[in-house]
Amino acid sequence: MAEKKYQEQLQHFEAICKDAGLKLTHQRLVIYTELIQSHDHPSAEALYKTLEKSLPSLSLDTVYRTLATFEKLGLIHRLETVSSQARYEALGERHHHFLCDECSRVYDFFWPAFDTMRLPEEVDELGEIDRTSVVVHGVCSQCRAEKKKR
Amino acid sequence: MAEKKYQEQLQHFEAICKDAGLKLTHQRLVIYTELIQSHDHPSAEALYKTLEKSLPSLSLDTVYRTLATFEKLGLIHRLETVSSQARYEALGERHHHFLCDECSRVYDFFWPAFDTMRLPEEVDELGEIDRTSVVVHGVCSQCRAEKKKR
DNA sequence: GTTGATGCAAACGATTTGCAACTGC
DNA sequence: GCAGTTGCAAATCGTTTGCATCAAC
Repeated sequence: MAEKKYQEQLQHFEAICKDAGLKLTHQRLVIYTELIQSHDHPSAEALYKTLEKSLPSLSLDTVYRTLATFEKLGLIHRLETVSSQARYEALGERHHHFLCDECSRVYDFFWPAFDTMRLPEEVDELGEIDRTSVVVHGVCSQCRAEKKKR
Repeated sequence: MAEKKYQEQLQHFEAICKDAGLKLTHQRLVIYTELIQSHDHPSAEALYKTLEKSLPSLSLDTVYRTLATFEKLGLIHRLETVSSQARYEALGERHHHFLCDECSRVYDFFWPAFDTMRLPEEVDELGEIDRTSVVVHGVCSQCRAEKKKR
């Protein structure tokens, strides 16, 4: 059954590539396949190290470029990061973040109904919880307005 | 009233520094003050550029070092990032993340009750929403076990 | 055959580090 | 005065880019 899932995802992948006019290269296939099979949220480097074993000619740059391509296509997600710069905030009232994928701006919002919810029990087993927040990804109104102009 | 809030936060800051045996330097004070007054989640560089104007001798390294110190003290937060490396995952079932602050491992968990909730209306005004997830920060069981050993 | 994709090397930006001078306590 | 902190410069790490070669269509 897991087998079947892969097949579906791979077909979906091929369709997406074709639609986007992207060549179905061996590297892309290998990177995508590894990504749908691994559940440890690998970094570019981690992927490279794994794949290098079976495909020694692979280069790290290709991994980076391919991941960027996949992300643009919406095939994969980059975990909760905002750009490559770390951003900071002083502790204050409990709030959550809206991250604009276009301009990397961060907006705060409040959500008291969420704040009072209990996390599912399975989370307690993962470790000691320090803080919890909601992250919304999207395109902020400002960027949307600019896009429309064009 | 906002004035009063600052005073409190500053006193809290001084107390924390004293407790931790940290010197109350001008740089630290300036950086902390800026951070509690700015609401745009600045990066180290952004802070530096702002503060440099009034304190030209300030160096970017100090900003980095100070932010790291503050973070360790729990005075500030680094936004949802996991280490400085980007991490990826293929699209799959809707899930959320537990990030271990010690080892940077990422664990998935499910939370159907959250998935059906509606975001507060104010978020709609911020922009077009692409996806929403819950991020839990903490120390995973594995790291906790290792810590106890010592 | 054409066009886009790869590998390589070099560039780049963000962050960290070693070290000598300096400053709070 | 001493230990901790800073500024500077150099190093490091993750990621991006220019370019010639190569592979998919």
